[in-house]
Amino acid sequence: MGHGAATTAQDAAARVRLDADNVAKVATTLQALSTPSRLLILARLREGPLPATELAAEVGMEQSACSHQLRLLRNLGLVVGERRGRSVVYALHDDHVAELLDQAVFHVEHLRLGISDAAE
Amino acid sequence: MGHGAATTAQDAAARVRLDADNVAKVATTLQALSTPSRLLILARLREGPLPATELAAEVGMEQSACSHQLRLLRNLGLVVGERRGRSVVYALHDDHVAELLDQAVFHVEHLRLGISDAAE
DNA sequence: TGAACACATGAACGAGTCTTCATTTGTTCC
DNA sequence: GGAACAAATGAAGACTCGTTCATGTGTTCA
Repeated sequence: MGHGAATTAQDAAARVRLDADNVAKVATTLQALSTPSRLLILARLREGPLPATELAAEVGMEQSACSHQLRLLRNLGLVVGERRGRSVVYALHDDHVAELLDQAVFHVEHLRLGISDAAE
Repeated sequence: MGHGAATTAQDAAARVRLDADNVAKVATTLQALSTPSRLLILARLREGPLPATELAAEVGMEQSACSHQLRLLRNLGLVVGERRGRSVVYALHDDHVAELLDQAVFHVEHLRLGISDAAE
């Protein structure tokens, strides 16, 4: 909190522009937030940077599985990893990532959600 | 635009709460936004209600495929469908859906995205 | 009732996803 | 150099997902 970008975001976000170009990028990025494992990883990183092993332990994942997801998030530019000794400390790349997370969680929590999601 | 809920959202969203209960719900809902087809559907509905057939035509989908996705979105409580004569008019369920869409598109657009998403 | 339109549904196929197991690369310290 | 720790990687398997094709349900109008 405490940065003027939020107000700008509110205004600009009022106009949804989904060209054929954007839609793929938006979909791909949102897919990174559509898994419990990655969601937990990002939520944990939102509270501060963390070495990969600690991160995996805190979200209850195996080291390998966590590393695979971290690579995906890294390739999408959502997180960054920096070597510190023999550890690699991961962190959210942007403030946009943090805000995107916040907004997503907030709005989803306040949605009147249908109960059946396995109705396929 | 022009509804006071936005400010409240900004404040509350600052605190990310991802319990084991929430995380599945958030992930499932965000997954509904992680596909070009559904993203186009929702973006179209954001501009106003539309009969299913017109909707399918505007987003360039087959009727069947669109109907399948609409059922998914309906089951998640993101859209609602109301019979009007022989048509079923679809619309976004909530204002939260519209705002979630806006915020997602805005933040993703402003992310410094990595270029490689097929780096697996 | 029957034809035509609007939408929903089921089955099935190809493609993508996430995890696990085993291995490899990189770093520190003796 | 060699042992131990930290992280990345590749392959494989089970699973999920989104589309298409064919058919079924519901509504309007003659």
